[in-house]
Amino acid sequence: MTRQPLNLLDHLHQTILQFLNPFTASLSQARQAHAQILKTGLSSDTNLTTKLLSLYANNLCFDDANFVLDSISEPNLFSYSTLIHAFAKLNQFGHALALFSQMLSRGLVPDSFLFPSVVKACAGLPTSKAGKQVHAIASVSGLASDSFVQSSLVHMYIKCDQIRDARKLFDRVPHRNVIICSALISGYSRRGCVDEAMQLLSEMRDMCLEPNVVLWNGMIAGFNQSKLYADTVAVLQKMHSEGFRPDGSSISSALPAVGHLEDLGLGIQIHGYVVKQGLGSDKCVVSALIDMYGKRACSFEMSQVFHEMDQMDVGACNALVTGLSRNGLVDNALEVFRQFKDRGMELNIVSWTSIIASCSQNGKDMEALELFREMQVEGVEPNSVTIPCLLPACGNIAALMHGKAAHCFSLRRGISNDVYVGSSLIDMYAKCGKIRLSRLCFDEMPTRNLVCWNAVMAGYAMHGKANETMDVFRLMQRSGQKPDFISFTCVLSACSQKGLADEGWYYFNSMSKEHGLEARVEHYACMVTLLSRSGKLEEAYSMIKQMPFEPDACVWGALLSSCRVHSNVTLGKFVAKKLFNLEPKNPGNYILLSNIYASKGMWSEVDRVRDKMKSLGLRKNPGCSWIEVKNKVHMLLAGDKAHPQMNQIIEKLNELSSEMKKSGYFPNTHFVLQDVEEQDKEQILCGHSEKLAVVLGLLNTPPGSSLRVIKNLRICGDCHAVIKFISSFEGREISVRDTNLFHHFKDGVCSCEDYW
DNA sequence: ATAGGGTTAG
Repeated sequence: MTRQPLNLLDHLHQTILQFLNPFTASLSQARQAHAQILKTGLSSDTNLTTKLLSLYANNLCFDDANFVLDSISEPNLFSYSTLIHAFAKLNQFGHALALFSQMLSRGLVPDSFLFPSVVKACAGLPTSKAGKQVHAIASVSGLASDSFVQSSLVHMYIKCDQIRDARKLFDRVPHRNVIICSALISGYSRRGCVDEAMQLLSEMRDMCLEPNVVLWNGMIAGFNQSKLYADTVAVLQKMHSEGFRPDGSSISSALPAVGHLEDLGLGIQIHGYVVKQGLGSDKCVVSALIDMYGKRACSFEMSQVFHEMDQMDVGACNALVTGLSRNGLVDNALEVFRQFKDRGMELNIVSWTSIIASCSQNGKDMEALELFREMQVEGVEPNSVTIPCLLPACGNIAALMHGKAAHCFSLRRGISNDVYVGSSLIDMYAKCGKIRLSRLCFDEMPTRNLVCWNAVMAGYAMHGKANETMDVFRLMQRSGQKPDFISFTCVLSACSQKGLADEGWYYFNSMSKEHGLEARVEHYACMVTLLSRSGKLEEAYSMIKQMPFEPDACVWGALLSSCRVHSNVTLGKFVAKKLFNLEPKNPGNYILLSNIYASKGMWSEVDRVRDKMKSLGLRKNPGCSWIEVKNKVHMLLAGDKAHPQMNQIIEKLNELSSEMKKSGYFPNTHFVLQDVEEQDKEQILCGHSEKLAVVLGLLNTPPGSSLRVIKNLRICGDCHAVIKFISSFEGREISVRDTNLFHHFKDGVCSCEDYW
């Protein structure tokens, strides 16, 4: 390389320095400067190379940074520190730690300034393993007594869920300052340890340490995160009463809690404070206000805050979408989402996840799947929140392929161990009829919480697998996980489906005796089902009379269903009357009653019920089934004429029905409401959506492959018989999920053993 | 050059 004349080199040096100004330099300028440095042989100028390193690091150009580092003949502590500080600040923990270990292997000794950044990188990892090692290195270097190092270590232990290690370290620190106390208090708050947090706060007084705003805010945010809403608000008020002025941070972490409490007055008061303190231009505060009003069902105030914003903000838009959806206005949520998108607003992962959640929570499952696709087309990557928002939509309409795709995505992205992702996978597979895959997901989870246990039990219950449900229940207890009222709902409903009266009573009684849980209305509903299904209608009724609270529609509904199964007109009439009072607008109850009459041939009573429905403006909810064929979900309505393959379906159905008649089957026309000619009744039965869906599946899948159908109402007895026949005649495994149970048909037999 | 805090999605 030729040496340049000195004056020119000086000039170049100046130019390069300008290019490397950390405040103004762009990435392309950094690259130009890098090229110049290489050309002019200035690589040994540590001033230049360090600036270059820092620029590359701040632009997340790891390869370039490493290249520069390698080109330095003898990188020193300063070169490494520059990079490690930058990466730690930008949450690039892996890179920061890789550089740290490289640095150590070169024999360089870290100083007390470097440790906090390294520890911060360790805090971003899921376990404290690396953090403990760094702690040990700091100790042997004699730097563990530095207050910066200590507080970063406390923070690391807390982030890695090792609060006892954090406390152990804290107790050994002789001179505590506000920062280290604040780190520990925030840790306690985040874990819901209210007493410990409060205790430490008062101990600070003894140490003559005054809490500051950051400390208060850490507590507020922590309690809010622990869902201790009352405590969250209490801290905000305590802070205020002790003369500290809550800032935007305090307000935005307290408002979510205010929304959860039923104290709209406090919310309005805080809104007033925001206006008075001029916090109204703080984006987080505005989003939090919208969220609070949304949670408290104040659609008007919510929109008002939104429209009074002086600058558009994605966070506020997202809060508005969720707020609308919370108040039953999904269509409006979809509309505003579209508007934001069309106006070129930069939608983020929260925006997409919010709208997907709105859809899957409000019966717009197909829309949720479509939005998930659209989101990926737009280049937005799903995360560990998006997946649990999407999966219920897959489960609702048994879109197994979509669910599996989401599962694969989770495995690839390493988020499948997340308890939310895991429990939503368990639920999705169960609802798609894949109970073994559901169990597999459960078995493979490294950590489980109550929701996971409940999800797998609910799955087994839904599949009528009472023994498995009880097995898991026992396993849960042995693992030390305490059951909650949902766990008992799962076990009891499993027992009720199989008519296991002894087991049902055992679990029902053990709730209060052994677990200190009072039976809720849903547990009584399970017991009513259990008793009444097996024909003990009177016993079920007396159970209702003995309930310690007013029976609700679920309880009476359970009894009415059994009256239908056992064709009990007298009790059915009585129960239906109760239900008409409790939920006058639910057509299902009228249908059940008229079915009871119809099963006894009491056609004039059937007409009376139907006339009453008509006069109330009620219509039978249309039967609707879903089936996934070749990755596409088809929706079929009862008597559907719109489906393009309908002629083929009818043809196939007729073919099947003549085959059935040959083998001695007669359509069970009791399941038809109307008093019509037998011939017509048969036609009406033919139109039931579950049959249409099964036949659509037969026509479009290879022989022998299995079919999965989801129905929005209970499966009718005739369809049950027909699908049993189809399963053996066509040699298919068919599963049909109705509102409360899975029916697995195989070789002419159903898993429910005709008890449902 | 180094340490503690915020909104909107489950």
